[in-house]
Formats: sequence, C-alpha cells, structure tokens
Amino acid sequence: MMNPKNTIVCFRNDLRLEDNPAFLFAAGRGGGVVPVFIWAPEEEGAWAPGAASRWWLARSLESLRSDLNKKGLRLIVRKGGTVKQLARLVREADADCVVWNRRYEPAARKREREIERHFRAKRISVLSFNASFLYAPGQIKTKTGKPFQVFTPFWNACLTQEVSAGFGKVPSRIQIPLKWPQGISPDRSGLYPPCADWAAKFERYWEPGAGGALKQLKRFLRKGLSDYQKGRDIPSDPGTSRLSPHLHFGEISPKRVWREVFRHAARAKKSGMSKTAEVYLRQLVWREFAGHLLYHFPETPERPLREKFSRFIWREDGKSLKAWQKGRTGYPIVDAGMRELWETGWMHNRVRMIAGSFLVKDLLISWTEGARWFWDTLVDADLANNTLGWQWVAGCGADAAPYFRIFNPVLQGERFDPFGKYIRRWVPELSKLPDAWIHKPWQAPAEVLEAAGVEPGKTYPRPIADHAVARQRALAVFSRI
DNA sequence: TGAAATGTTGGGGCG
DNA sequence: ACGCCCCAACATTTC
Repeated sequence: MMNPKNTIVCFRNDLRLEDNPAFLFAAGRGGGVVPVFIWAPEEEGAWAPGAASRWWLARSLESLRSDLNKKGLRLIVRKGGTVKQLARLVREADADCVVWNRRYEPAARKREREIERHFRAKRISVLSFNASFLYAPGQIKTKTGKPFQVFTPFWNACLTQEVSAGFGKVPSRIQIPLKWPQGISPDRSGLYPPCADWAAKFERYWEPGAGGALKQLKRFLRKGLSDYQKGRDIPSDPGTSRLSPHLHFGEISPKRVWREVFRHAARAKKSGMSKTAEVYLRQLVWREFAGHLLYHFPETPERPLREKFSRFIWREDGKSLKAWQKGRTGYPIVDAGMRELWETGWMHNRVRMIAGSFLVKDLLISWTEGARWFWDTLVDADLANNTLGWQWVAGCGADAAPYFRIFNPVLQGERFDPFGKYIRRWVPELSKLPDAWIHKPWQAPAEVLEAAGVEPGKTYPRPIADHAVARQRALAVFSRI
C-alpha cells in the first residue's frame, strides 16, 4: 500500500486535542496533519454565531492554535465557502483525506453532505466522527423506533447503553506536512464582534479554550458537585458547573465530563452513582436530549414542535421587549438575570427560566424573540439547547412546562435568593433595601424606600406589568389552545 | 424544573 | 368541662 499523504483536520465545534476522534485519527494515520478552521457564518442560515459567541470563538481558536504549536503544528484559518476552501486546501497541502467531527445543526448537516459529495467524486477520502455527544443523535430510540419526546424515558433509555470510552491520548509525536498552506489570522476573519468594549468585559469571567475548560471542570468537582442538588438553584453561588460554553465549542468532551464526574463521585461514595452525581449527569443528558430533538425535528428553532401553538398570537411590544433586554422590567430577579447576561455573557439556569417565563407568560412576547436575544448575548449560545429551553418555557415544545405553570418572579426570588445577594450584585441601585423588600420594592413603605435611596420610577423602574393581572391574562389566552 | 385556590385538621382561646 | 370558632399548618385540587 502507498504511504498516506497529508490529512486535513477540519475543526468545528471540537476545539480541543484530547478526546478528539478526528484529530487522533489524522495523527495516527501516518501522513502529515493539517489542522484548519474555516469561518463561514453565511453558511449557518438564520443562526450565524452571535456577538458573544464570536468573542468566545476567537479566543478559543487562539488557545487551540497555541496547543497545536506545542505539537509543532499550525492552525490554518480560512474564510468563506467551506467546500471551496477545503478543496483548495487539499490541493495546496497535497492531502488525500479530509476528516472532521460532526455537527448536528440542520445547516451544518447540509454542509457536511456537500463536503462528502464533493470529495467522494474526486476520490479524496472523507471521514467524520461524533465527538460532541455521549450518544450520537439518532442513536437513542423508543421500542417502536421513534424519537423520545419526554425526558425521563429518554434518560432511562440512555442509562441502558454504556457510554463508550474516550478516544485516547494525543500522541507525543505527530508528523508535520512538508509545506503549510497560507492562512489568515482570526482577527482578520471578521470574528471579533463590532463592539469590542462590550465583549472586553467577558475576559474577567471566562477562560476560553481546552485549558480553561479542564480547570473549570476540576473546580466544579472540587467545590460544586458535592452540594450540586441544592447549590445549582442558588444563582448567587458558583454551584453550577459553568461548563456550557466549553461544551458548546467542544473544548472538553462530554465523555470526559461524564467519566470524571462518575469517578469523582464513586471515590467519595465507594460504589455506585451517588445521588448528587446523578443529578448533575441528568443535566448533562438534558444537553443530549436537546441535540437529539434538534436532530429529529430540525424546524424547531423557528417553529413550535406542538403544532397547535403555531396559531398563537403573540404581542408585538417593542418597548417591553427592550425593557426586558436591558434589565429594566421592575422585577428585581428578572432584571438581575438580564444584567448578568449582558455583563458576563451567561445567566444562571434558574434565572433563565424565571426571565423566560416573564417574557413569554407575563408580557406575552414570542419565545422566538427571547431565543434571538439569548442567541446574540450568550457565550454558550447553542441552537439545540436554546431551542429546547425556550420551547420548554413557552410550553410549545417536547416535555414542556404546561401552559398554567407560570413563575412568580417575587416568590422565585425569595425562594432562591432569600438574602438578596444576587439582586445586590446585579441591581446595585436596590442594594440598600432590606431583605424583606428586595424582591418587591414597589410594595415597600415610603420610609424604607427613602432610607435605601430608592425612588420608584426614577432610580429603579416600576414593574412594567402587574404579575397577578398578567397571570390571569396568560391563563385566559393560553387555555384557548 | 409552579402557584393559587380550596379543603382538611387540630390546637387553643373563650364563652 | 364542653362546644364553638378561629386560624395556622398542611394537603389536595385546579389553573
């Protein structure tokens, strides 16, 4: 057999070297390895990466580039037209094989089929792998072969299947191609968001890249996991894993997370899966469920899964939408969440549900507006997770909250932020209010407000909707479906 | 991965 | 000592 020529590894949402099947395949194949990243947002349809995602991506690519350099490899960044660029790279790098890890979003799958068709016709081998899920989308099915639409049976079905082992260590020596194709630097590719000031703040909160992902996992295992069941619901505490952006960009593999959580919990508990580990792993499988649903129902980013909701008439209310986006609804827990999002590119999941419920049920504004805003501002923006989350809140998706499940922002605040720690951090103009009023400043006596320096309507907005009234309205409107 | 309305129970104040 | 009422506290139903 002839010696293999060079192999192109097309990086996508798998920005790591460990546990990366496409990269490991290329490294083990014998020829030189040519790592490339092609920036082609115009190929993502309506869902080109948002501003926060682009900030993360640019930083993560720098990290990947540096990790590759340590192996003597370069990262070739190209812009525009994935098929065209890959075809050029194959010629310029003298390659006979193109490999990648699959993405499962509808637009990405379409692109991958084009790549396969193009190269098969040219006798270039193409090979792709699942690196982003524990179970490849499409793998988990009901007994009748249909996709699950309820989480718990999906979870049970997952548990009957072994999570396959990871993909092994990166070899210490990787063959380098004789000549490198030209690339551009990521900052010339248009990745950086237009408003750099806004994204600059993110530097304080995140470390994109495989190194940062691993650090975050270790931190979570050390500090968050043992009290996860309670801690995950307290938005003022660092009780959640905060792995979502790292997982989205594939800086760490879910298999590795699964393995390490399992091992850590087993060591602490002698045998079996401890309760707290199970609660976390369930969350990880919610991510699987989201990927699975988007795979089987590719139209759901734009349309409700449950048909009946298509004819629901949402309110058009630009003013309220703006107030929600800016964290000026007058409901402290909602505003704190929206401001945390704007400041850090992330929001605690408990607060995502509260803020989402407020938009959809209290304001009767379409979940797609919420999804669009999150898409642009979240560093962990992920089409599958975002779609599932918003359809869940609106009650129009799989295993969704029933229409009458409406969050009361005051009660939720009092239950999950009893001492107002989260509010005081993100809504500082209320910080001097006593705990008893911090979640409902409009009810506070005048002297309390004055002592705290709060002037309703001036220093902090009055509620833009009366929750009790809004709840009745939502019940009336939703019950018609 | 709610909240409000409604129903039930049991202790204690009081005539 | 007894029955009546009030109302927390908890449970169940309804939206």
